[in-house]
Amino acid sequence: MSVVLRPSQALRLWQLVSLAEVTGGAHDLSFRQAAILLTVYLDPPPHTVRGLASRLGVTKPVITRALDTMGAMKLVSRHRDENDRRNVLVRRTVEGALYVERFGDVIIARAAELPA
Amino acid sequence: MSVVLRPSQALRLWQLVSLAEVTGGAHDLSFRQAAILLTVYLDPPPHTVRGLASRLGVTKPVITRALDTMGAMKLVSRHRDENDRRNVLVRRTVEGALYVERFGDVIIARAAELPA
DNA sequence: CGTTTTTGTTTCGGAACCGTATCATTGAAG
DNA sequence: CTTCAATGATACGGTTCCGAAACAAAAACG
Repeated sequence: MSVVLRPSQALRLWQLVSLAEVTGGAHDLSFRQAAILLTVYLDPPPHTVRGLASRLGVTKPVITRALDTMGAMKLVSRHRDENDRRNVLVRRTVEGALYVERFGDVIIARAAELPA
Repeated sequence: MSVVLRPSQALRLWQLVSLAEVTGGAHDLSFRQAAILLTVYLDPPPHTVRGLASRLGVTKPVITRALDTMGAMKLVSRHRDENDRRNVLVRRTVEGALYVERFGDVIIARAAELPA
């Protein structure tokens, strides 16, 4: 039990971070896209389409399309698995790492400003 | 400075909450929609299209469309302002209040589980 | 009155995304 | 070699959303 939040703090934190992302002109990610992006960046590789679909409880086309979009945003990249060429491995990018890092900073900053 | 988070905790929290929303079959809101919804529920009324557009730094049609969608989801409702009939007042709904309350519980639960 | 300003909605072409179903490629099994 | 299974992408019809522009309704102003 390391991080303790009250209801008003939890919701206010989410509001302030969301507002910061919107007004900051960042990518307008959905919950699904955010879940995919952060899973790729926080969980140990390898990440496959099937694995991500299973982790999120959605169908494979959902992942394929999200990777299309976030690939165009340069947030992730796709590569064939040379050991089993049926697999596609989802990997991090420099731009994606910068985006995630900056996003973490936004969360921390807004959390620090929350009223007690 | 009431809530202190380290970078890995901040990002992990966002991942776990996003995953919980996706796997839980909840609405797949975008940052914009979340910012609108939480602003309506956390900031004092009245909320107008113009005010929300200004708060988020987006154009009015963006708000109109988001209200269309979230209205269909029963998360918010629209009413004419009888004092100034040019205004549309965005109000909370029972379903929306339940959704927001449950969402806050998800954040708190995931925050409590974060490794120190 | 008529004109101007304010507010919110609608329209336009184009892009993203949905769920379901199907397809292409690859690997495994007989 | 020939099925069969697994993986990911694609096709389909439909919805949502985009920014920019035009629009309708209501209020304010003269």
